[in-house]
This record gives sequence, structure tokens and C-alpha cells, in this order.
Amino acid sequence: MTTMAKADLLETLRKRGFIEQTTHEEELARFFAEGPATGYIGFDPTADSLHVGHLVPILALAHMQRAGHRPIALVGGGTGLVGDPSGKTEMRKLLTLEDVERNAAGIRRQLSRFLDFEEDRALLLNNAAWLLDLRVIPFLRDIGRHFSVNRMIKAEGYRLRLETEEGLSFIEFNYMVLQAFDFLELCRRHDCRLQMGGRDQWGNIVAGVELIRRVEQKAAFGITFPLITTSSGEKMGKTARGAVWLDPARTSPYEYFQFWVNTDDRDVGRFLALFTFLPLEEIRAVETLEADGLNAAKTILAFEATALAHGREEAAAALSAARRLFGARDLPADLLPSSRVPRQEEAAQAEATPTRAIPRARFQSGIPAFRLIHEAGLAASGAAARRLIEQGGAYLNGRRIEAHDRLVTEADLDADGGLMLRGGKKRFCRVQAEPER
RNA sequence: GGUGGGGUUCCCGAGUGGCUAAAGGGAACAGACUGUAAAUCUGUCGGCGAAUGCCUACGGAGGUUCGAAUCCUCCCCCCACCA
Repeated sequence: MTTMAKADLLETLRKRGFIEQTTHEEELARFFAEGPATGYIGFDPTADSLHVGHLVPILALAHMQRAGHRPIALVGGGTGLVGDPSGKTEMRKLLTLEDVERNAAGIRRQLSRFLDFEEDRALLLNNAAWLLDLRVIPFLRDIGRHFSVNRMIKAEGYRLRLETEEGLSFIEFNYMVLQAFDFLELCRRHDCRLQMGGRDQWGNIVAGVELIRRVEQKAAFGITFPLITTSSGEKMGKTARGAVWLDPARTSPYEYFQFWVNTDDRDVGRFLALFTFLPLEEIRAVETLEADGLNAAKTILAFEATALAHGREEAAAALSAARRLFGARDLPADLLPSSRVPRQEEAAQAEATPTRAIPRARFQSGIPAFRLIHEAGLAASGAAARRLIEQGGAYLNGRRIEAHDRLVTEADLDADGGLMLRGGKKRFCRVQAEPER
């Protein structure tokens, strides 16, 4: 990458919607121009998978790397044992060391899809390395003395908690100090001078910037990202069944693809800028589209986002499955031309529709439709499946199921020994009869 | 440790002996309308192979009663003030 690209990073991030606030605007721009710069973002190991809500930070690191800088992803193996109170109204349950280690491993795997860790072009570190063995007294004397409690209790992250009944425990109160110390440690070890994070991290980031200036007399910078909400006001990335995960075992590539296709009209352009690498000039054209064109843009958004998280093949398979279930539509060649999405339906692709296997013998006696719907995962219980059918929302091979106790038999199986169930408008499940062994 | 307030179904929150599987709102799901969008309207919304049927449920364990989320006893947890 050229020096040009390095210098442009701040502008790129800004134009694509990544930036909420920065410290030292002009110095920061110079810092990038003089790069390569090293910057980091912390990830809490609260689960063994990251989810859609983490994409903004992940892609920010990826943009850094693409511009020729060096990103660090810091897994909070140490701070995860403490728990960040920022933006939380109640105290988090504390994680065990084993939890944290297992979760850190999952996160590492997922990040490597977005970042190139070869030859230290990006670093993946765990703050457990320097936090776990800290000694209290030296820490208080060397680091603690730089923090003013008067100022800390005014920080937004703490104020919320100080005002509620829940209160703030001492362990959480230390979080800011530890995170600031992380930044200092990264500065010392890797000359890292930039920390990015969500808007609720502003206080923690600034604390680190100031600590570095005080202790090392070096310039350090912070950037926060806006909280991404959907136009309907929801926090982005949540659906009925909870978070949309990056782990394919938790959220299948097909579901992941569907999540993006179902983007609100008003969000398509913004999300393309944030969650894909397609050029902004092309994305701008999307703003004026409506109906069909907009749906095509959502398809490309879904393809690109899925390809980033799960790879091109999985994305193509999900697209192919979606085309089969919802009807094929070719994508216009002049829409987002940089995308390598398959614009027309190609010959048979790998099956990406969720599939459920049922022993063939059960079809011989016949399976009540509501039971099958339940087993296929299209309803949470038998009663729910019954309701679904009563309300006319259940389909077998494209035809509405009229009675909840209708028997599904071998006569309903197609040439491949399977059948297609549908719940509501967009949930599908293929049921495959398993031959006897 | 003391005093007071509280723990209700996914969430918020009513309910203080039967009419309560439990008001109302939110979320969610389905149908209509559509563009796999939004908005709107209608319906559903503990489980059970049909039920005016059975089971489970109002922090936990017992008890009173024909009958308890509602009354009593003990215990656990949360919050506030005091120490």
C-alpha cells in the first residue's frame, strides 16, 4: 500500500461512517500519514463467538490493515475476569478463567477471516499476559497514582451506574484503570498509539491516552465508533432468536445471509459502506433506488457480508438457496459492479437450506404435520406448531397445510426422498427421509 | 447487624382467597397488504398426539383452607436508609 492510502485512512473511515469521535483530530491525521501506524481494539471474551455487533470494530481493523497500517486485536482475557461496567445497568456475571480461555480461542479463529495475521501484519494478543500476574502495590504506585477518582466518577461509563440502585462494585470500578494500562502496555511493547472502540469506550480510551502521555510522554490517540442502530431504532444485530453470530454453528451462513437480505430499506446504503469493502462511489448510486433495485442491492449486501464472514463459497450457496426458495432474479450488471456476486443463477450449487433428517420408517406410518413442523425447528413446541397450522402459516411442498393432524407420508416425498416445509413467509426447512440401515 | 420496600409468565408491569394460564404494554409469531423492506389492520402468544381434559407456573420449602400468586411459618436473593 502507498503512503497515500495510509494518509487516507481517517478520511476513509469517516466517509464510510465508522467515526463518532476522535481525539486530536489533526495530529491523528498526521499520525496516519507518517505511518505505518499501530492501533488496537479490545474484544471481550464474554462468549465463544463474535456477533454482528462486533463487525464495525473488526472491519475498522481490516481497513487499517488494507491501508498499510498494523492492527492489533486484543482479547480481554484478563479484563474479561473483571467486567466492564460501561453502558451496563447491572453488573455482569464474572467469567471463570476457563470460560475466558475457551472464548478467546473462538474469537481468534473468527478474526483470522477478516485480518491477515501472517508475518505480524496484524497481531492478536491477550491482555491476560500482563494483567494476571500484576502485583497490587507496585501497580497502585506506578499506575494508580495517575488516576483521579474525582474524575473517574464523573466518567459517563460510571455515572450511569452510580445513579442507579444497582451501584458499582469495586472490581468494576477498576476496569478503566486496567484498560488504560493495556493501552500503555501495548504502547511500550508494540509502539501502539491508537485505540478504537465503541462509543461507550470513550472514557476508557481517553484514560489510556492520558496515561501514556503522562507516563511515557508520548502522543496517543483514540477513535470511537457510533452505535449502529437500524432505522427502526433497534440496536443492530439482534433478531428474534438473539444475536446474529459469526460462528456458523450458531448462525448458519444461510441465516446470516437472510439477516442481511432483510435489511431495512433505509439502511442499505449505510450498511454497504460499513459492512462491505465495495467502493463508496458505487454505493452512492444505491441511495436513489427503490423496490426491485433496492432488493438487488440488499442481495449484494448479503452476499458480500456473508462472503466476508464465511467465505465466497458459502455466500454463493446461500444466495443460490435463497434464489430457489424466493424466486430467481438476475442482478443488474451496473449495480455495485465491483462485487463479484454471481449475477445470474448458475447450475446447481451446494445445498444451503437448513435440512433435517427423519428415519424413513416414520413416513410409512405417517407423521402428524404439526409434529413434523415442530421437529423441523419451525415451531418451538407442538402447540406452537398447531397454532401455526391453524393460522395458515405452514406449508408442505409449497401447499398450505390445512389440518394440524394431517399425516405426512411417503406419498409426500419427492424423487430424492425429501420434502420442503415452510413456516411463515421466509423460514424453510428441508426434511430428508433417511434410508434404513 | 437493625428498619423499611421488593422478588409475577421472554421483558416491563397489574393482581392481595375462588370469576386467574394470571389485566395492560413491549417483544415475538401468523394472516391480510407487499418488494424476503417499513408502516398499518386482524389474530395468536406455558406445555401435552383432540378435549368444557391433564400437567407445569407467580423466589424456595412447608402449612391453613373445599379452594392460595393472593393468608401463616421458616429460608434464600435484591434494594434503600441506619450501623
